[in-house]
Amino acid sequence: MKIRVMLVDDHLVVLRGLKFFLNTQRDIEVIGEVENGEKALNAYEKWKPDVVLMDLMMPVMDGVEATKKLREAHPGAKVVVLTSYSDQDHVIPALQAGAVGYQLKDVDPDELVKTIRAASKGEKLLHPKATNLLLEQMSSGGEKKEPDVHFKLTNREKDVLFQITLGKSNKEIASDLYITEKTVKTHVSNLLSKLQVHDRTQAAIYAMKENLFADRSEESK
Amino acid sequence: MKIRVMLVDDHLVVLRGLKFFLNTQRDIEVIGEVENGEKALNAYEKWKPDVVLMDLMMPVMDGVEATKKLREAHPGAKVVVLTSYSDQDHVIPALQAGAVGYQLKDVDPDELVKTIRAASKGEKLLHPKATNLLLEQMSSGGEKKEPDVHFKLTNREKDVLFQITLGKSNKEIASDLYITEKTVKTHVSNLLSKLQVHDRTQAAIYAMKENLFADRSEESK
DNA sequence: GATCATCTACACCATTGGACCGAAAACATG
DNA sequence: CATGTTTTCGGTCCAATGGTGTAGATGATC
Repeated sequence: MKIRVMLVDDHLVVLRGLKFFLNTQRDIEVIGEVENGEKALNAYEKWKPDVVLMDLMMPVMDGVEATKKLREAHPGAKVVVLTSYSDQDHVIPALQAGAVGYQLKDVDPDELVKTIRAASKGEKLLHPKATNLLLEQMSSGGEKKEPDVHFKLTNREKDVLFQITLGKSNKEIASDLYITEKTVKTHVSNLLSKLQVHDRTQAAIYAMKENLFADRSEESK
Repeated sequence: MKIRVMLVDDHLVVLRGLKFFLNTQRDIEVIGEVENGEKALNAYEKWKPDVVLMDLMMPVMDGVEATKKLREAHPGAKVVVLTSYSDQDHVIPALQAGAVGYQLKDVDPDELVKTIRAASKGEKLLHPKATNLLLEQMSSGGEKKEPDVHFKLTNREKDVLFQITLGKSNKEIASDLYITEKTVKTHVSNLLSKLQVHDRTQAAIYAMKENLFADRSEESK
């Protein structure tokens, strides 16, 4: 009985390539491919794969979100994350979301196959870099950098902060978001105190350095 | 006679997958794979492929650099860029470096195959997004972004701008530079009009995006 | 010496930004 | 339904910001 694998990646080229490669393995069978997290949820219902190979950066619904929802609906689902990022902002959330494997795209393909096999048996296999991160996290007592800070921002506050990083004035933001300037000022005041900075310029600098909004950079124009 | 293709990508998984996929095409043959730009140069000498499929983001030597050097040594080399980025900071440099094709990883695999076939005949095929960027570039008169602008800033104005990128207020800047706040305001006014922006936040954003002060970033503390 | 750019400084004034206060409405969650 | 959060809007008050104009001191350049 082969291991039935479902692929989730917005890079169709990668998707196609992975499919051909994995199908050359005698104990693995790719039974489905989708290009974003949202489709993955429905597809899982339909195909009930043994293992889901999931990219992280995707439009519509990213891999962390998809993994979380998938595991909520199907606690037994085995998700292996396959991505290019090995920083703590990706590794930790993914594993907390319930991923049972984490591999980087620059890993030896055979290693990826091993991870899939391990996952199908319920074992966990991580890329060395991911493991390192976990250990660092443990040793530092799990206090992260500055705990969350920006994750405490509400959605609207994030919207406003994003506008600030575009150099907009409160008035412009108000007109862009279809709210009054008063409201914008409220949001600005609140987000400034949450970020612990003193003015919008510092907020913009912070947002850019932490590159929040890496995702929104497209929709800006 | 098959089209002989060489792959350059630091993601071994993608590399392996692409190889299997492309080899299923009856007129394409993958004759070599390397994982960074530097190795690509030597590999090209050895294999003399018809087409090089090149990733952009790689360690050691990135795709733009590799393409440039490859085309210098072998003007007839046909490089197709395959990447995830479609912004002008990647597209333009890659094409200027001499790439004859530009595709995104989320493109339909068949489209990628077409691009390779076109490249082998000396034809150029770009992803729609890349084409759009080119056209925008043309219509804006080809004057690139805004030439220099910031180089017209006096030394003192640069000092002040740098302080702004640190999030300082006029008062703080004044005390740091041992001048009065009035003077700082003068400098700020002048540099804002030279940069053609309306407030200090936009100035800070501009400076960070253009990363002026890459040199000073150390002395900041 | 005359000229020009730069750096410094000030005055006046309108606009913007932000803190602090309250509060209604929508919404999720228990 | 009670509770808490989020989003919205209002007002007051004051500091910060920025435009415009003027002007003295310095130093480089012709």
